[in-house]
Amino acid sequence: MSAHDDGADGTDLLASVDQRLRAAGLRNSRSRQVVVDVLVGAGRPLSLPEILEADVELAQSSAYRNLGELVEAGVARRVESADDHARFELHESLTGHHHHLVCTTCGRVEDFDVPDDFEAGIDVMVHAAESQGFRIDAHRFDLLGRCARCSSASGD
Amino acid sequence: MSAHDDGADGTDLLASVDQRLRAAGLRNSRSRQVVVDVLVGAGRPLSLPEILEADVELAQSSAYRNLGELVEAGVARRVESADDHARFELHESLTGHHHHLVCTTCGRVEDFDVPDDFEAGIDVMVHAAESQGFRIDAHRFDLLGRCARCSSASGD
DNA sequence: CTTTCTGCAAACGATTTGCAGCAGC
DNA sequence: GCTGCTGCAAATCGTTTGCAGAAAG
Repeated sequence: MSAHDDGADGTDLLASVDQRLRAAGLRNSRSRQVVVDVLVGAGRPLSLPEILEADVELAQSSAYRNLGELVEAGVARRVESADDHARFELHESLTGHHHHLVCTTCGRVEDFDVPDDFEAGIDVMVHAAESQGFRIDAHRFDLLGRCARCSSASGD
Repeated sequence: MSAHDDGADGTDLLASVDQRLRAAGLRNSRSRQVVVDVLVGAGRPLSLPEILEADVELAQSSAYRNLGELVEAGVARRVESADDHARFELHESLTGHHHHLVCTTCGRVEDFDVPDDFEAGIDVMVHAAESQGFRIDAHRFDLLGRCARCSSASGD
């Protein structure tokens, strides 16, 4: 049931990441390290531009390429926001299952935890869904609105 | 509670659509009519290619342009799927609040209803979210998996 | 008639990819 | 030294937009 059975301080998290990269046959290159570090330190899904800001040396194509490989290796996950930029975060198996708050104005995404009984309710619905012919293996639940900055910026 | 207080046979639905188009200052052009008709008859969110299939006369740019206007006029809504094609469906105020089953293989999206108490649970979480600085005004909940066709096509 | 639409083709912008040289191990 | 990785620039591809003529009211 636990999402990550290592310690919770991040040290083991990095070890897990390293292990998965190794398992996927990926080297410890500088670019890859930067991308991973940024994702680990972010605490929320980041867009490509945000990731690039973290390191001037990082080329856009390398960032995209690395993100693809990280997703492939089960280290990262792509998150849909509300603007035309995808966001990326560490895989749930590393950070724990959670959901997102999505700003429909600027696209910012923040993590959000929901009560266990809510998750339980989802499990129940999966059965109903499968009677519709779908084979369900994941879900996404997002609350959409205005983030703090965007709420104060314009009206209201 | 009710999503549409007209009859449920679709006649009033079309009337509502017409009214909103009128209110938005949009004319009854052939292209627009086609797009609306297709969405009404679909019963699930459609991609641009799917909409185009419905009428050979319909130009891609006109379809996109009309969809944008329909969304603007509160007649349609854009739905995020799992592939790189956006989907479009009638606005919830016309069809009723619902959620989606999303095929991660082909991108197909189908409507899915959830129990009222599940929706109630969502309302509760909105408060928690607002304490995180977000001002919430909508949510999206999707079950992700393989649609009937894609499940049978490849393994299991 | 006047204003909104339409189709076409060009423009956009996020993401992907080919390639030649550099860097892990 | 291999092999994978990087930056660059060109290519993709869904979606948007400019424009001149056609259609709605």
